[in-house]
Amino acid sequence: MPRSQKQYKEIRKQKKQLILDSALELFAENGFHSTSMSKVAQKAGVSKGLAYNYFESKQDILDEIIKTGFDSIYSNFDLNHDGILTREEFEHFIRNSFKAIGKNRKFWKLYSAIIMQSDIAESMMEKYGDRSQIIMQMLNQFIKTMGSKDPEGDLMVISSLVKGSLLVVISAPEFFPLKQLEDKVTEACFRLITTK
Amino acid sequence: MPRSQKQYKEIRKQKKQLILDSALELFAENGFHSTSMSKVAQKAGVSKGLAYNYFESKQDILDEIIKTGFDSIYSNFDLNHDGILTREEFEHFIRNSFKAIGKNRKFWKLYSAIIMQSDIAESMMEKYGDRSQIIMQMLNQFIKTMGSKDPEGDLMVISSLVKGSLLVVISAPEFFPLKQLEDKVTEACFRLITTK
Amino acid sequence: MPRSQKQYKEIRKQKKQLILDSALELFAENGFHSTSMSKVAQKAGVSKGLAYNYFESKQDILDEIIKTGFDSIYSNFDLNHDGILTREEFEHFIRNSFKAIGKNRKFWKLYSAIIMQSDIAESMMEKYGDRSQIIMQMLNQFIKTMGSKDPEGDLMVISSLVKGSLLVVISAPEFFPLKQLEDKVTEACFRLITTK
Amino acid sequence: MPRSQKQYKEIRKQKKQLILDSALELFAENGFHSTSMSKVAQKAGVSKGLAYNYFESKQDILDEIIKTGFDSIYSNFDLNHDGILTREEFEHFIRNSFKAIGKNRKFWKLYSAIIMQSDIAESMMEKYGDRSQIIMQMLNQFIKTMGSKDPEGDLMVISSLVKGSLLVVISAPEFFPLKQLEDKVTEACFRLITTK
DNA sequence: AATGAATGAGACTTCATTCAT
DNA sequence: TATGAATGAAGTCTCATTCAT
Repeated sequence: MPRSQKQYKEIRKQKKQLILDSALELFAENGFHSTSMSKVAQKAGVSKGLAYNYFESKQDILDEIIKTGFDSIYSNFDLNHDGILTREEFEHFIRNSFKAIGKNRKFWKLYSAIIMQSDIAESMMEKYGDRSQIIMQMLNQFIKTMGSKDPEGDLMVISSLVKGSLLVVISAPEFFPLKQLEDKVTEACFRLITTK
Repeated sequence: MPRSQKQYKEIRKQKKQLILDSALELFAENGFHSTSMSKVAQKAGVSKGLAYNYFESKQDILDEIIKTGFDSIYSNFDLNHDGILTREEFEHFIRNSFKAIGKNRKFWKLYSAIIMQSDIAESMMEKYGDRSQIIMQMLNQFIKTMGSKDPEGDLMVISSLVKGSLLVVISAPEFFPLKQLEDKVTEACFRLITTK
Repeated sequence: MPRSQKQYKEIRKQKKQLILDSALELFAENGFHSTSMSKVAQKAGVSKGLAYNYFESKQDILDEIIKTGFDSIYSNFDLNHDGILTREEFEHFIRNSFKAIGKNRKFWKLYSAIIMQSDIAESMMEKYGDRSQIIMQMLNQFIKTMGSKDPEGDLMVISSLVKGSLLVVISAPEFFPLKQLEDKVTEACFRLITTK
Repeated sequence: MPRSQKQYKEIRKQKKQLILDSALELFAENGFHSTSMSKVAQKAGVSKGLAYNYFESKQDILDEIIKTGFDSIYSNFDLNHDGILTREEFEHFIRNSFKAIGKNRKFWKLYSAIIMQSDIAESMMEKYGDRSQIIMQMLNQFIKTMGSKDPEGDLMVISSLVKGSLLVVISAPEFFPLKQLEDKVTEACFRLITTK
């Protein structure tokens, strides 16, 4: 008597997640290229063969990790999905980005390593470039609303600040405490946008 | 007629630099792991064997590239080496960092990819961590001088902003024009430090 | 109400044939080595496990396919099984060989691919060699009866012609129409045997 | 002091041939798919890595073997390359085909196994199909010249006979002696073409 | 009888590194 | 100093086969 369809599905789901988690940990720790499938499988406690039963390739694992992360970044953006960013939504986005890192630093470490690697970055741009641009436009609109005299310039500064701060939080948490930086950056953003 | 000792040395130096340049280009273009020694040697127009005559290993080439870059970053810092940062030196440091990227974007692309990878970052911290900390202390001192009420916090914000802006300039120069961002960031730094 | 012994047997037989048919199709299409058991099972609409319930191994499936085909070749030979070949039986054999190909070209494609591979051919020789030799002797006898002055030589030519024609019909049916070649080859056989 | 350009070329040429020979032997003996690169390298007495220094892939080795063989087949065809086949050229072609087999039976065994395997055959058709068709046209023309009343039909029979006889010589040389069959087939061809 | 998750050996391939010349 | 043939370990991936359910 074979297992039921449902049982199989549940098994698959759990094992797949197990492999994803192991891969994330190792990729973040040692880098994508320096992590072999053997190690991933070993950490997950499964055979190499099984890993390939769940994923088409090593790259496929990475893609899935990245996709999940990417989706989660922007789920906190433009919360009511009306295409317009309010002051609250903007602040919420910044603060939530910091919180997201607090929750899953491993992932964000991997993520930032990945987007820096040119051999991998290109394919990501193709996939997620559009979404990214829409967000920049919304931010631009928002900054104008806030009364900026140089929206484009301010947008560049703000996004640099946010990216930079997330980066340092990720890579050197001992020197850049999460909560403190969150407050300072949020405040700085508003200070920079607002016309004197 | 054999060449003089000096000539030989000069030739060696040039060949070595040739290999370093080729490696940098390829590493930046395709990533460290995706670049084979064969390609490096080929691009440099030398044999694989000769490349190993100049460098102990592939990793050794990378180390040398990184070391050179690291040194150049801080050569623009605290120009008169008195351990105290003046307003002019601070601004000079920021502006020069942008200019450095303009001059050799290939290197900085590689550099930022490298420091994100934890396996490499650690060994770098060991080597360069001290210097890095001294600089942070100097910046801290400087910010205090400028009248900041929360020097530590402001330092975090400033360094986030600078790192972030350099990063976006490196990875997306088409969206973040170098000169414009340089001006905006310099100005923003002073605005953020200065008490309202 | 449980099914009867007989019904079970019937179901088993059908499932087995289903797997054989799927395997034949895939083996012929993509080659034995390039066809995985997964694909065979999938095409048959059964699980891999079940396929192994019916066959000991992948090789076992191939063996069974080949055996079936081999048996069918010679069922059209020496129809009344008296060990002597008449003119009619001879012609019938040739014509039927062509017709067999028309009926199941997939199989014959696979079959000819298989017998060309020496690793497989050997084990087949062991199994079927005897039968094959008997047939050659009967043909030899027949050719003598027809008045050939060089029975051995003529036998070689005839069997080369028949094998070759079947082969081209199998592998390039668009250039070698079945029916036309059947007529020409039958006629040629008799012309070659008959003394001028 | 490195070896001279010439010396390297010579080494490469010899080693490459060594690998080709080993591969041919094993492919012919055990089939392409059943022969691993490890075995090929081992038989050639080199490392696996070196084999890949000389050939891009296992398939590449096969391609090279096949190409060589294919070229040699038709070098005996239409000797003066005027596009027209004389009686002597025709006979020469048939006789030489037999002789070619005598000289390198291993290759021809592999060759006939290969062209039967559908997964490999297709790519060959693409490469060599054109040449093959030109030859058939020349043969057709030749048969007409010889006074055949059904050139197309006779062409089919002749080419079946030749292919078939080569095949049996290759696969069962103990039953089909080369020289004897060569004579018989040559004679039969002319007998079949010539109108009674 | 039936399922498909799981294994593990082994395939192809790459590449940093060595070394005879 | 300079070459590139040669190695071998390690990596990605496939698949026949087993087995708990």
